[in-house]
Amino acid sequence: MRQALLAAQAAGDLPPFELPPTLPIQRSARPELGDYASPAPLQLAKLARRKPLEVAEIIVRHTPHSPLVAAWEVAPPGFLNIRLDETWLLEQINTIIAAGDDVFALDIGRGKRAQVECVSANPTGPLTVGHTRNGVIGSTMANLLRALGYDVQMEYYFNNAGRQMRILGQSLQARYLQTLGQPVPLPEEGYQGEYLIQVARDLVKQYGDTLKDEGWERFKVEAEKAMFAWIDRSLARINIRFDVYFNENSLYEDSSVWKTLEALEQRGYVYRAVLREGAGDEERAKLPPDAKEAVWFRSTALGDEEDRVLVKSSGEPTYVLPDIAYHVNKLERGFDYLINVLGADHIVEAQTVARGLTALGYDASRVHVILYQFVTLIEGGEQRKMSTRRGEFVTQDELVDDVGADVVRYFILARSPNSHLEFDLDLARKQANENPVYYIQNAHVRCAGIFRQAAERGLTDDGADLSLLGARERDFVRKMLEMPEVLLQSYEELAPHKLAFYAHELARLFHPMYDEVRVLHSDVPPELAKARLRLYGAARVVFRRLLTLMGMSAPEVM
RNA sequence: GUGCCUGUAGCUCAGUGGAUAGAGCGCUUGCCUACGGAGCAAGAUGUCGGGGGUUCGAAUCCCUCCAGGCACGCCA
Repeated sequence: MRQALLAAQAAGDLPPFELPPTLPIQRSARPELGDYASPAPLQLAKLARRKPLEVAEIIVRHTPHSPLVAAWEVAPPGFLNIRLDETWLLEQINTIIAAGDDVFALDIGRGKRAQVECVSANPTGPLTVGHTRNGVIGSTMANLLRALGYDVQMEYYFNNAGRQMRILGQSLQARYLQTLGQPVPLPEEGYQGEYLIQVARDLVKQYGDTLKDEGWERFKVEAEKAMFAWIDRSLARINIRFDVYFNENSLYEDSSVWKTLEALEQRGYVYRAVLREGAGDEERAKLPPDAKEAVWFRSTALGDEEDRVLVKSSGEPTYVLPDIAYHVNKLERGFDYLINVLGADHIVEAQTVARGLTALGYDASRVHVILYQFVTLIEGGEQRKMSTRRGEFVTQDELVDDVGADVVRYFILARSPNSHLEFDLDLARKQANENPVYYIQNAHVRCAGIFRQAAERGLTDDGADLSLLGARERDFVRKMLEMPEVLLQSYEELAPHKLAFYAHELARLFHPMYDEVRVLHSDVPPELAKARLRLYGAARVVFRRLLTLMGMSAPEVM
């Protein structure tokens, strides 16, 4: 279209004017008018000082011929409608089947290295539904990046050095002694969940009472081991696997935390003060008289509202400093494209890290943050607030036990990360049999069923004449061909939910077709059956690809 | 108070500058000689939170107000 406009200007049919950087073209909202549509003439009318319809006609006149396009048509008030060439369209069925499991792979990444960091829950307990949302979003993006030609690594970042881990160790110690019959109370703010009792019992089984004089540190190690084993198993159940577990502590061991601080200081982003620069009287008044100096990050120089503390007056770093050091580490490892999946409450953290990277001269735009809103659990019509420490939560395992891994993944994926996820447990349990998940998976099952039956009857799609396929089948092919566009959009907008919606839309075209377009029916002539069989072969490939990208199973039978 | 997210059908949510705003669930009415019916066909349901503006064109962009969630620590 750009060529056509330039040609028209060269020929004097349109006055010279600068073309906008992109010309809009999208899937037609009205399929009967064409496959793709562009409102470009409406936009260009003013620049060209011609009526939109005239612009449209001029564009059509100067458009070069393409084998993909059968016709360019002009529609009032100034739309350009584009119709795909039918022969090309039908040929895509063969292209899809030939591509198989790699169908619609694009090489956007060109082998560049990408990393997805997600879940990253500290090993203080079982995963909750909030972590599940994090992991499902992250792992789906990882799958998507692989399909787009990136070399992808999944990373889990954790901290096993903090106060919470100490309390966990002490809690396990108490549970262990309790299991041995000693009336030891849980520490204050200890972890009350049942799961520690089970870990304690396992310890007694393994070690007897030989650990009774050990300190809490020993129990921390045991607790961490047990928690990670649990976390791994839970994640594997919903198709999430990590390549790297990165311990925050290693950033202290190789002193990169302090190197990061030095680098920031060298670049003039650090100062020492009791109070941040620009603090108001209120903050000043709250300050204790014996307050000591802290180390501050001058993030306001990079647009922040206020400076942030890097090192407390106690000499201990805040979470901000190691977090910046961690991201420096990631970038230094040579990743070109990073995704970081975070709950919405971490927004300030994400911004501060980005500013830290900018301050250090790194390209912060390589770090893509997906912030997701909270998961609310509804049970018995009431919200359930979650607290890991009190042991009041619905774990991922409970949820998966209830409704199945595929349902959990789909429920989460079928919502924009920006949207609060209201997970009605009762409904999810009740609806387990009447769920969009099964609707989509059943499309794949039905394809598989046709091929099973065809094999029994000795029917193959050898020599299929695709031109025999009717309008309904062709519409389905058009829909399948939207998939690359969906993949690209999901990637560019960090919007994995688009996959879920597309999968459902495709299934919604599939089932009516399946009902009407039979393969193995007595009044379907053999030639037609072959063509249809091949079409269903392509459908099977596409559904399998979609389900796999979403981390769901593609069953052969229900 | 300030910042971010959200407000679309009875409920849960898509759609973020284009033509007549869409799905699922629920509701109504049909369809079983079934390549696994977890299906198909038909139907009802909307002040796109309110108001103003920009534009040839606004659910979508801007302003403002209202409502809900989250964040505003020398906690992680």
